[in-house]
Amino acid sequence: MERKTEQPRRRPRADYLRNRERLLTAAAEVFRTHGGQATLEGVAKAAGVGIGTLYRHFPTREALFEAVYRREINEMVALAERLEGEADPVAALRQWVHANIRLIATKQGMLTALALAVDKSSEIYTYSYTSLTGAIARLLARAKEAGRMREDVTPEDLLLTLIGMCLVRTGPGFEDDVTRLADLFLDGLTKGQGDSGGM
Amino acid sequence: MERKTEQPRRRPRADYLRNRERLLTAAAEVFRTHGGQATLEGVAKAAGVGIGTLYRHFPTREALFEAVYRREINEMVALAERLEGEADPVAALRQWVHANIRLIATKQGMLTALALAVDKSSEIYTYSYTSLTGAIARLLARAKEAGRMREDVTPEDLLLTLIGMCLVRTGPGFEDDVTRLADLFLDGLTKGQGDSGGM
Amino acid sequence: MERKTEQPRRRPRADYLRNRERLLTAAAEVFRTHGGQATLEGVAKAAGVGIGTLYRHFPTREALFEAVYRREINEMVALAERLEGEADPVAALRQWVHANIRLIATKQGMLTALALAVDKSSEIYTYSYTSLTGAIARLLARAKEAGRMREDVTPEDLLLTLIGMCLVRTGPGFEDDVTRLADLFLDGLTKGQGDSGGM
Amino acid sequence: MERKTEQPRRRPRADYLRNRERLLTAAAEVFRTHGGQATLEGVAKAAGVGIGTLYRHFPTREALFEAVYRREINEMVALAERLEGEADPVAALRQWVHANIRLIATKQGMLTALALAVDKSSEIYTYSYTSLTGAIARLLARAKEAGRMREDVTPEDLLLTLIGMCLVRTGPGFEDDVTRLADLFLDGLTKGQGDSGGM
DNA sequence: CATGAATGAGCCTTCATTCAT
DNA sequence: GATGAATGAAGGCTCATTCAT
Repeated sequence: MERKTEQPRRRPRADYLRNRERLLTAAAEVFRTHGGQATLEGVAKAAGVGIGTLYRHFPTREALFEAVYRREINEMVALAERLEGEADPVAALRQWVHANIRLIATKQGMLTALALAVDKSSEIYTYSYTSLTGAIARLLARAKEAGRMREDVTPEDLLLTLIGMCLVRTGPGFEDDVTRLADLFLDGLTKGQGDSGGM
Repeated sequence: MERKTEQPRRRPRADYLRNRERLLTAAAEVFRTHGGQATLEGVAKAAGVGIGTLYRHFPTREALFEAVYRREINEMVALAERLEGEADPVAALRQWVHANIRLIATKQGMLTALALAVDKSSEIYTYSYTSLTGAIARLLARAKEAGRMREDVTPEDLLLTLIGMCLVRTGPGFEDDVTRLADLFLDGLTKGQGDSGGM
Repeated sequence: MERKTEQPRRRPRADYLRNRERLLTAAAEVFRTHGGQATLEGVAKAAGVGIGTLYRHFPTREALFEAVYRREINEMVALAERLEGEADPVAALRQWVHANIRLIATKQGMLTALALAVDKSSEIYTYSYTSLTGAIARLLARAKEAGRMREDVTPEDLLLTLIGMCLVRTGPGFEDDVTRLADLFLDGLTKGQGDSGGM
Repeated sequence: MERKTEQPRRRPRADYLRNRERLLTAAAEVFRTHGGQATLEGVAKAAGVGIGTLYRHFPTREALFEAVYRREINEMVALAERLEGEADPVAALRQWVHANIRLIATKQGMLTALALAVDKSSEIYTYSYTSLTGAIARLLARAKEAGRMREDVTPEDLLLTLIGMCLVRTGPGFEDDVTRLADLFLDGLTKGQGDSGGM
């Protein structure tokens, strides 16, 4: 008498969806301000729902974390994809970095909290790492083909450095500070044309 | 209610000092392995003393944290001072970075835990930031004077990038990974002589 | 606000009845395996209906409990009625005891769970106690009339002893163990003819 | 640096012992009145200590349960041992049964709660079962040797029947009711002399 | 009527901190 | 001064019950 698994299950109730949305938004905000050890009670309250509702949607703290995280990551990946068409490969790379910093800046702290709280061996970590690395890899390959980038730089190098730079910066001025830092780093890796680098 | 006057307070009992020492060592180890949310009971047990004793030495969790942190920072500063005599200023800088990575590697996780747990506006944060920045500033100044370093690089840039790079890396291979990353960064900032950089 | 008059309320929808049936069956099974603290959500799921439906049928946890209990009791009473025609009164008694043990054995745990969960002063307790006592009383009376049974034995004695023996036994071998125990008890109360008793 | 395990550890603090005592007493009382699902919070309050203290003494619900249970069992075993000297073996047996009922009566409900709450496969169950069975076995053996007891009766039969009879009875009149029931049972098993049995 | 999401009271458990020994 | 027991606030989680769809 079980419903066939493949059967497109009835669309979820409107309030279910609305609450899920609220919870994710609230969680992002709360994690951003209180860090990864924020209380779930607090998240529920911020979302304006009961604690039981939170648990129904995300049966473990990890589950909520993961859902929030996944959202953020997807934005960053989408960003990279949008830039693959860019003519100048180095410029594309730099743009992606800048755009990313801007993105991260808008949700100051959120990413930091997540990056630190997430278990390095969890599925979500692997997912995000792979997604982002893949996104950068394509931009990077084009820059190397054009002979404009040190050959020994890997996508991981870029990703980790960028994230690292974001992690140590906080507060107002974040975007400018990190952008300058990142440019400093990129300058050292690239050469030619429109690069802002130089001494 | 002030204690008499300026009278140098009686030298503490030997076991008092020994306990303090044990506590700091144990705390560093426990925080390293269990992260910043390790329990104080656990620290006390690791140190082989009662929880009451821990509290006598460090009346609050924060106080213990700060004491441990301060120790680590001091090591890093001492490292920089030792390198001020080095002939080649760029080499000195690179050496400091390498040595620091090595130092951090030996206490893997410790720094991360601390960086996370410490309140950005706390006294200890200011202290450590100032100490380290000062230490680097002197090394950096010499490199600039020798014309071997981009003029627009600040000590903060160096410090924060280094720390950021350490934060995103964990586990085995830490030291090599971060060293490569840091070298990549330094290459981009410097020019001339013994630099490992190039394309 | 009373519903019209004495008008026989419309016969319930077929699915309503089917759901009620399913719920009772599922509940008996779930209580049997999980004990009296099983969750209602679990019962609903086992019955293949929503929790809301369960509540429509049994507006409180107690109500469900009672309905399940009542069913079990009725089976035991029916058993006794079927044996009233039996020629040998002592044999009839013994048969009822054996049959009861068999019945209880088939739903191992169920009775225990119920016995535990039911409030001794509740209506259902009175009901079941009265029903069963009455059932035994008739069998017992005939045995006494035939001079085959100690005069000072009451129906309650029999009932409670039987239940007690069932409560302390669990797991495989239940039926044989309890049957032997019960026979031991009956032997002591009866005399004459086909009695299995003796020394 | 670990303290040698065999070393007679310093006598526990007075308040530690006092609290442990209070907790056990309170727990027995609370379990008796509220059954095995009573809240630990309630037990702590009844004992007049904080919930944390309860947890320090009994880190799990099971642990508390076990400690309470073990106490009760030990009393029953001690009872049996005291009766081994009795001249008439059947009388000794009957006395033990009576005494036990009296004992159980004084803590009405306690045993029931325990018997039902305890996991049949737990260590404490085995312990109590073995202890009690052993105690009865010795009394029973003497009665059989004297030819005053059915040979096919085991200590388990006696124990389980007794417990079963206690489980189904509650409230005032408990002691008299159960005693009558138990005598009825014993009468059937024994013969000769001072036995109260007969028809 | 059926459904299943929402709610929140209430229990469990941990741990920083205090305090008696 | 050292010790470790006591405390209780606070967060985690479950589940009976209500209510929107």
